Amino acid sequence: MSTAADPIARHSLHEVVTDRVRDLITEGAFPPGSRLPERILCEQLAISRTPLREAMKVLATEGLLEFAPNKGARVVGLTVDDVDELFPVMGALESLAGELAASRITDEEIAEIRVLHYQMALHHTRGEHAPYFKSNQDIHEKILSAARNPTLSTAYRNLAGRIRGARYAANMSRDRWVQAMAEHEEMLSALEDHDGPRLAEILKRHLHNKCQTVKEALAGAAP
Amino acid sequence: MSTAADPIARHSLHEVVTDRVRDLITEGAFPPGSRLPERILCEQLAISRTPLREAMKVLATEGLLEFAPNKGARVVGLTVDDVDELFPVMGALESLAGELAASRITDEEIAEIRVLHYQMALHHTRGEHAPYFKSNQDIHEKILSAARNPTLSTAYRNLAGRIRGARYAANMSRDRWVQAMAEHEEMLSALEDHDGPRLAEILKRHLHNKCQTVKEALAGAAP
DNA sequence: TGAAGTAATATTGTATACAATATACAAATA
DNA sequence: TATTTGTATATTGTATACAATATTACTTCA
Repeated sequence: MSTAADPIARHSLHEVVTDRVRDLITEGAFPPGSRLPERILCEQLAISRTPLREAMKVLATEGLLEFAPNKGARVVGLTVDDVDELFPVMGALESLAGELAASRITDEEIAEIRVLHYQMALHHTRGEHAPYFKSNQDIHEKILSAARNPTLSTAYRNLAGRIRGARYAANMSRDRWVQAMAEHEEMLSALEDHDGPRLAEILKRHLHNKCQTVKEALAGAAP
Repeated sequence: MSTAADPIARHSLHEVVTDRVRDLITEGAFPPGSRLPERILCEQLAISRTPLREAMKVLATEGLLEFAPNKGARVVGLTVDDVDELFPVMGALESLAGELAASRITDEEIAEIRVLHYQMALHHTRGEHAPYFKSNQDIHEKILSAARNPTLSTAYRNLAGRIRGARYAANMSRDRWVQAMAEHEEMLSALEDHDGPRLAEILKRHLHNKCQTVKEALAGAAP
């Protein structure tokens, strides 16, 4: 069988395919609105249609694809309305994550976040967008995992996945960027104080502001 | 093909199958921990394995099933820990729903909820469990739809689906039932006042209490 | 030239077929 | 009798085949 080809090997082919196709979409290989021809993907991934279709159904459930009867799957595009729907929900979830994380996080985890925070601050001062967003994402992931609630993590990631590139491609204004950094300073402080309610409030505000940024980016990109 | 057999006909066979299998599980035809043999289901639903498997993958994504390599799907059972994970997330979502609904709900919708509320109160005084839970569920659904956020609704329903029977099979204590009714009185009042924060707070509290009930029921059922 | 209709092709949705793994049963041994 | 091991059956995971719908290209006619 899968003779320890990969160390964990808990993934069936279908799951690998799901992740692979998801990546193709998030990386922009298939832009919003475009069709996903099964033949092409089968050849590209060197698999048959059956596991590919199972993967696509899963991605449709996650909201990344949409099936039209007899017309196959299309990548769903984000509208401003979609963003207005998504962010409040993400805000509620990340806010809960913050509340839980504040009481459950270890000193070690706080230290890790502190490292990421200073990395991010450095990228900020240097104006390096991509690395900044990477550190940013890592911090949010760490908070999520410190909440010790996999259900919450899954629900959040599903929604965050729909934002895709938009969230990070968004070219923040200088002011917005400074503001975001200030919010992150507050986060770190609230975490160090294990102040759940305060962290929850900050995160909700943080996401609300990020929502504005993404919407502006969307409006600018496709007016 | 589907020549207007059903008036809307927006569902592909696969989606119908998904709903059908989901119902089978929630109705208890396949209890938690039991396997879902493809042959049986194929015969029962009179379809081939391909659409069935697509449906099962979707249900696995929703968290109702779990696939083991080469061993097929099993219905996942709820543990007390799962409930402790699920309810805070549902609380955050329903609380957000309440906040949004309070500001967006129409007088007509409030009137509908009021009708359901009095129906529910009647069932309560008569001690009719099943109809009570039905009215209860309808009220929560109406609040959710008044929030005008399909993303939120979907996310919530996914989680609520995992609670399944447990939530309604739970035999509340007399005291708890009285308390739940009181909470619903508060909800209606907050809705009529369009008081979002208050409704949000009530719903969070309501779900927190319901969590306790479900956990006690789970502990009692399988100790 | 352009529009409309029709045939050819391609793509999708479902069913079946095949290979690999797991389960069940029976026989053999201690 | 209990345990183990070999084989037969059943079930799963993937690939292919077939039928139905959509898309494209071409022909025909105004």
